Amino acid sequence: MDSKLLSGTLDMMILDVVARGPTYGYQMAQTVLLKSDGALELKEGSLYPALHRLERQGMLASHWVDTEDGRRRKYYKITAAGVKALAVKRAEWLRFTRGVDGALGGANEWIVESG
Amino acid sequence: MDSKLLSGTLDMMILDVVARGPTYGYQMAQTVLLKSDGALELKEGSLYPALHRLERQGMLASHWVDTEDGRRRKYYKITAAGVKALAVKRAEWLRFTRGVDGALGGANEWIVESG
DNA sequence: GCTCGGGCATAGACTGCCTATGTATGGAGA
DNA sequence: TCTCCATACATAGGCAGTCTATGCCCGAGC
Repeated sequence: MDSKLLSGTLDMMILDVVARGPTYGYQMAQTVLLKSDGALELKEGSLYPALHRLERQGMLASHWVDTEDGRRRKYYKITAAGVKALAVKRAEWLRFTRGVDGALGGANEWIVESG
Repeated sequence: MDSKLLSGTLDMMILDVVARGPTYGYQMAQTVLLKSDGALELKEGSLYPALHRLERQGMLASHWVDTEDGRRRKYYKITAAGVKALAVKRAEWLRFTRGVDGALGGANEWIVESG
């Protein structure tokens, strides 16, 4: 997959996943991989910097959790600002994909006769 | 609009527009702007380097045309390699958008979960 | 002892879009 | 005449973001 496609949607997807309930980095990647049917693989080198960035921007909040088996996880939850930003990003994404589909003509081109 | 969204789709859109008939840079931008309903604005600083890149890669071929009103245009037409690459890029785009929509869950998901 | 899966993190490379600026023509308006 | 704007192409430098590669720690299995 062209990795450049991910650019600009990563933050939105992270926010969206976290918006459904607190989770941690590794699990987010697994969730997205599963739900995208294997199409989207969030690499660590992209995911963790993005999480730090979103937290720095006040979109996410985190806290460490020590598990029983000696591991530690950094759980994230979305903030009010994050919810707001997510809505904006989803709207942008919708507008963008519609724009691309419109520019490409796409399979719907023959529906144009509306008058 | 988040400019990063455009990343990775620019080449595809250029190839697609040119695939419908020879055209030139400025007109491509106008076409895409119109067909995307104002959502996608191909800036000169992105468009022209992309055209040069695609030509260098053998996806497009160009020739200069002098117009009657003293202006000159560089018309592009798509090559066989360009057609092939376009098909690949469109498939990637489709897979990617489906992946994102899947990862986002879609509009129905939280209705189900709340029940 | 070594490898593997889970879990987080960073540095540096690489890529690519955008802003700003430049060239040039020709028509509209002050 | 002079300026502004639209048409038309082009490039340099800035900036942002993803990936590769690597590192750390823990526990389980061979």
